Amino acid sequence: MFSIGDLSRRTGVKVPTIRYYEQMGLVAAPERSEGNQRRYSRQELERLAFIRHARDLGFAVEDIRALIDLSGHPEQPCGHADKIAQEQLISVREKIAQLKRLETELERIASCCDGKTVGDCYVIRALSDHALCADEHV
Amino acid sequence: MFSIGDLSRRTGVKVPTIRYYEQMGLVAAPERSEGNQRRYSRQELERLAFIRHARDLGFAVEDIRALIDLSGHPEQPCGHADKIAQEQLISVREKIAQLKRLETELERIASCCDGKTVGDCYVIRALSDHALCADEHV
DNA sequence: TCTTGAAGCTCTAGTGACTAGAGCAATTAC
DNA sequence: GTAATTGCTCTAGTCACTAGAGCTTCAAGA
Repeated sequence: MFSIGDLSRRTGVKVPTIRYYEQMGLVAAPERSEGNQRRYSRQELERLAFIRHARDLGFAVEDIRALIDLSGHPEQPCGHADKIAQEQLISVREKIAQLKRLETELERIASCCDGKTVGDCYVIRALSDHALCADEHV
Repeated sequence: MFSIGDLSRRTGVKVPTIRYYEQMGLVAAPERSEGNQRRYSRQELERLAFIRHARDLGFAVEDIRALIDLSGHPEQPCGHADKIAQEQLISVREKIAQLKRLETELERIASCCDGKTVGDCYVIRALSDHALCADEHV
């Protein structure tokens, strides 16, 4: 049996976050010691590692909940799990595209500034005047 | 003079968000009509456009507050504004790098799945077993 | 001038995914 | 046995908004 601190060290999930996941119903409430402390089995360790892994990949807690439900029904078709992963991939790609546009704009803003004072600082002027932008970035 | 709705249409900032910015002190409390409705000047329109622009570029509200303070002191050296923009650029680049790692991992996970049921779904297995990952992605 | 419907007002509470802190109790290592 | 560490619950805070209730004001047409 693992204490909550053991679990935290083994999965990299912080102790308060584990308790938070329990509150949210992502992990089940575990057994307790005589002194009311949480005691986890290996199975619970594995589930938390699963959650950690999915969070690292940017899945929302609701997606993870769905994936956990699915993994509890191994006989079902896996189209749903596939769909969740595909959607996550699309959303990650969209975020990358958006951030790249910002990167371009920021490079232009931050590198052109050769003003000595705020009065002729390109950063401030670029933010004040959208017309200075090379293209739309919304 | 502009009503809050006019301001919203012209800047693309939603009405409740404008009121929120006022509460946060990002924009000053404007004049009021006899019936207690907000009435904005062109200057206030421009400040809100500045804020919108900076938010679009991913600047945090605290950064924007600093940039606004700076733009009110045009005689000061602009190193600080430059620094804020540079840091924002670095942070955007870090986010892009992280998301690209996730993209690679998700591509692998979501494309390899040829299982018919959850029991042999690669998505679920990949999330359950970190050892299936090509490399670390934390 | 009256009416109606859109737009405005304040206030509270909710979102997601945690994080921080207070004030205790239990466990563990020496 | 005792001291340090770890654990417990509970409340409240983070960021940047967003939603809703219940009310008032404004602008345009009849």
